[in-house]
Amino acid sequence: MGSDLTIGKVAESAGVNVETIRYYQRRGLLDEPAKPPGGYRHYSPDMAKRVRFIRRAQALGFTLEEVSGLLRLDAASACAETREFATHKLALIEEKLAELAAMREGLAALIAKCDKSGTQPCPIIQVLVTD
Amino acid sequence: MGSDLTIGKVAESAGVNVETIRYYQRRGLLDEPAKPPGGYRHYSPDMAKRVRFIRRAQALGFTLEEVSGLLRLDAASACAETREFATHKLALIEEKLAELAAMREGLAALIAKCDKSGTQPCPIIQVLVTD
DNA sequence: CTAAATGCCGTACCATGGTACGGAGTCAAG
DNA sequence: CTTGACTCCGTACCATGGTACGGCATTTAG
Repeated sequence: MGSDLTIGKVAESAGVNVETIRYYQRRGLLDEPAKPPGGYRHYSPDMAKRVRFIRRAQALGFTLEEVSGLLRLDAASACAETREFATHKLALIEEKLAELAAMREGLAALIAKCDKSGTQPCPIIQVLVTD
Repeated sequence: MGSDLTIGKVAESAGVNVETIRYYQRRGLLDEPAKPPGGYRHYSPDMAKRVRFIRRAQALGFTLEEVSGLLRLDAASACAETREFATHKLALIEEKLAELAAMREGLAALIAKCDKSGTQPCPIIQVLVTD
């Protein structure tokens, strides 16, 4: 098998920086293969897969801390817990979504007001300044 | 007028930590009143107002860096520029909103799959693991 | 008048998610 | 067999938005 990668190959194949791999190792998200006496460490393609796992989980809104959790659940084949975790995370995302939507409404309203006003004084600044 | 506050009063009235006020001063978002020789600095209620301005702007999704920009525009009474700035920021917020919504859909779909599956193997982990 | 509460100031530290650097050592192509 | 690219490792640094600490000065309430 051509299944022996260097850290650089792993990084490339996962689309991340080599330093990021090292960082994940330091964080305990990836383990570091044993170092052959005086040589380069050998990585299996699974390592790259795991890095992609991490990136996908991040894209779903999980922090690295939470990804650690997911990886532990994975190792434990704990589906029910994983589902619970995901559900909880979903709730958090809904919250953030609501907050962001509120921001959008607030800003959009200000801009609309700005469009209508005779321009002075600036309604955006006015609202921010007003208690 | 009862309009002479200490930094602590400003902080309290704006609902922030005293250290936060100092931090804003260091960032140049607030200026530091002159120090009366060997005494406490005097703050006007406008200072508290300005802090609230900052917090409101943050709540609308502006970073402190951007708030600096807003404050400069305010000082310059530059309504058109402010509006442009806000419009730009709105676009960024829409982007984030779309990303978050995508996360939500992704997660929700996984959880739904999880609900239906016979539970093994965990579909959430499966999707994350799969390339 | 005195003691507790604040203010002042500089500096250090926190979390989060990395990136950068420097001096070795090692590997692979020409 | 040399040279350039890559790895290893520790450590330092980046942005962002603050929080905490310690020692001293000042203010204010009792």
